[in-house]
Amino acid sequence: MVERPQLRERARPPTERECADIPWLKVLSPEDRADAVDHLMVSVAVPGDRVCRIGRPSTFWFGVIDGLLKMSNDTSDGAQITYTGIPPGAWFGEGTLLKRETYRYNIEALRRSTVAGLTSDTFQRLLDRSIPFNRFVMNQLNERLGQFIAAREIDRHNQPDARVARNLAALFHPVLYPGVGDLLRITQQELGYLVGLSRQRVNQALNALQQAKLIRIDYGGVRVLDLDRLRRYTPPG
DNA sequence: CCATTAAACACCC
DNA sequence: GGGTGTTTAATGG
Repeated sequence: MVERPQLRERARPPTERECADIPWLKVLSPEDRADAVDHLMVSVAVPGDRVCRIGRPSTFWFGVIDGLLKMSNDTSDGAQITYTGIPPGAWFGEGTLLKRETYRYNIEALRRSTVAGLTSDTFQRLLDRSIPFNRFVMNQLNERLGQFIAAREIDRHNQPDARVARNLAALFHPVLYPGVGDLLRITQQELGYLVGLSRQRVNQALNALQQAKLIRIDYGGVRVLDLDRLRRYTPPG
């Protein structure tokens, strides 16, 4: 799955438990589901590992079983543009697979992560056979479009607290990231990386959001209390 | 000025 | 050991 063999663990079939957390498996017929599981592989990526790289042919549809990835792009001057974090439950890369193109962004592990991959052939086969699968993919694309439109709005307001709030809310998206639930495992360091702020400033923002009773700061993570208001947060004043 | 951040430190899980 | 809270000095709009 991960194209570069820097893995701690070789790719292996998914466990029952892991399959239970893959949302689109539930919509498939028993036959299609069996076919899919047969062509699912799971591996572990350590921090810095690239799950996919720009320019590589698309060979898998990827899903995050556990951990945290980030989607980024390299600019001409060597800097990185981070687009979004990818938390547990996310499935991505379907756009590239649909167009049968090469990947247009890098996906890198921020922490030790368990990543699943469905072979491109099987992905295409499911598209041909299964209407529920098509519906799932279509819904996924639609929800993600909403995410990116929201991301543009985030960049407009450069109020740090609001940016942290909106970015957090995006990561708690229940459809795109069903594995997150109401407790997102993310360090303040990682969040700073994704939002583009320092660790202290993220901590300051989190405390403001906690004071507003929108989240609760947990050790090594954030618990959402009111997702709707978190999404709409504006700083007092 | 004021906000932000890097660096350094002391806790604590 | 790593994540977190905090202080201090440097930086930049």
